[in-house]
Amino acid sequence: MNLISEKTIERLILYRGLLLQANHENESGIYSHQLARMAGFTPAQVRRDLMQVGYTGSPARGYDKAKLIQSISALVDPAEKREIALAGIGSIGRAILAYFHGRSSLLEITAAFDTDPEKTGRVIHGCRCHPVDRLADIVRERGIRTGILCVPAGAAQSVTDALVEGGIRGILNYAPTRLIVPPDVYVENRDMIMAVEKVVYFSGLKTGQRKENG
Amino acid sequence: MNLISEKTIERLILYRGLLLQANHENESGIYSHQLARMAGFTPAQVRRDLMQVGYTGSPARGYDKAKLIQSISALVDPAEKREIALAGIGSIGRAILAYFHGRSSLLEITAAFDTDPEKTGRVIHGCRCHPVDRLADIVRERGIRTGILCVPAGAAQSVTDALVEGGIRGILNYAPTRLIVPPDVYVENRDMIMAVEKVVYFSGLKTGQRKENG
DNA sequence: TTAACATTGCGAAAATTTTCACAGCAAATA
DNA sequence: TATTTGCTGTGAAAATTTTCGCAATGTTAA
Ligand SMILES: NC(=O)c1ccc[n+]([C@@H]2O[C@H](COP(=O)([O-])OP(=O)(O)OC[C@H]3O[C@@H](n4cnc5c(N)ncnc54)[C@H](O)[C@@H]3O)[C@@H](O)[C@H]2O)c1
Ligand SMILES: NC(=O)c1ccc[n+]([C@@H]2O[C@H](COP(=O)([O-])OP(=O)(O)OC[C@H]3O[C@@H](n4cnc5c(N)ncnc54)[C@H](O)[C@@H]3O)[C@@H](O)[C@H]2O)c1
Repeated sequence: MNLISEKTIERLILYRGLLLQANHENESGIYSHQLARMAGFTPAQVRRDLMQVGYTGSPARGYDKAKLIQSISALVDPAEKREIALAGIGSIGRAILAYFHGRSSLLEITAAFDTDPEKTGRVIHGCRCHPVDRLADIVRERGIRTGILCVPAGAAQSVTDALVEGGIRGILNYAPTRLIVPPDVYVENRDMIMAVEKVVYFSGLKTGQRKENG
Repeated sequence: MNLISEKTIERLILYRGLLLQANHENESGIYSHQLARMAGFTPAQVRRDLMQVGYTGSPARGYDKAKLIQSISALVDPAEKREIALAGIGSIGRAILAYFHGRSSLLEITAAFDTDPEKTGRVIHGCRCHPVDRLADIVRERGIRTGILCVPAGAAQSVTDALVEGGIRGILNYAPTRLIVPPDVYVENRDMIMAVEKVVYFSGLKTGQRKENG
């Protein structure tokens, strides 16, 4: 099996989300053109993406929603429960803890880190908070592979170094900083300012642009 | 001048951010390979992107940082100050208000909206809060073109309809919902769950993937 | 003055991503 | 039973994006 592109993975995750939302409808099957309309892509794009997951639909009934969800999950979900670490329990850090809490049984934020002694030693939205000096050790001990970074820009690189030291494999970065990591650590940047600037730019164009994922 | 692609705009905005951060260094010029290293792209990619902004560097001195920042800004920034509306003053809504407050003189969140009477009628992080029924009117009156959506999933479409009714041109959407909008309204989706799922997927691969923007 | 050098701008090639177009198929219909 | 219908899966074409390769160019050094 050759590698599936980042864009395809993004779209597959989106399809799964849409299917989960649409799962209450009475129909058990769904056609590529229906999924395409929901997602904002072309039917051909949807079929091409679904080829990659190996689940095959029927020309008569389309794709079975439940089975498709299952097939996408088999591809994108980890085999077992994954713990996630969060660094920086400030305003977004806390919002993310609140939002994530109890949402998924497969993915759970189980350790949060901060320098502020007001925050460490407590449990916030179900998540135990630790001083940041213990980050590398805790990440290593628990085999945590994924981190969410919500510290101020000035602390982003040093906290990243600690995450990497602990053996992290992927970071979702909300700080407006380009992190330096070894080539086998995956980083997804989510700078809000840049996102707003982009939307403002497209808000100013006369001709409408395509919508996109994220 | 033919249209600049979404990806190029994203990268240009990133370059500007990196240049602003690096502006304190003593050198006034910068080479494509330096910018490329900072951004995580190839030098050829950087030069190709910079072609689009029209500012031309010198083989000897590279690009003048200040002039490059200015050229990119001329392309991506609005001509005058832009007001931004924010809907949903919950945990992320508030975090965004706090984070944005006083950060930019060109872009400012000047109106926030919520259903909760506890929140409306107040000023939060410098931003006046209004009941959501007044959203369309206020957006129209003030000519607001850009909106940030932080309401619960169930309210996302109806609040979007109000934004569109008010004449919005672009939406930064934090709700896990695919919004239905007219084709000339730009939507950038920022679903956090999907982002985490993606990072978790890449955290599980043996072979490292490319880092990417956002 | 001249040669060596590192870089830009950009045409063209390469790689990747998306779309087209249609064979093949199961169900519905006549 | 034969025919029509509308879908999937996919090879191939088209479009888009990235990278390559190099002439042109200003700078430095001899
Ligand atoms: N608030 C937003 O909407 C928003 C959006 C996008 C990105 N961001 C970015 O996210 C980051 C945090 O933003 P915020 O608004 O939550 O800020 P904040 O000041 O509310 O929170 C930052 C937190 O990080 C902690 N911290 C500081 N240094 C640390 C370190 N070395 N190790 C661990 N923790 C440390 C602080 O104690 C604090 O709790 C910033 O980089 C910001 O640019 C914020
Ligand atoms: N918290 C996060 O980190 C996070 C991250 C990504 C996305 N989101 C999404 O952002 C949205 C908000 O998340 P949150 O954690 O801030 O939730 P929250 O419950 O803290 O805030 C939601 C706010 O929206 C208001 N609201 C409800 N209906 C409204 C309406 N019709 N018009 C205007 N305002 C209305 C509520 O009064 C509340 O103030 C959700 O869709 C969530 O999925 C949250």
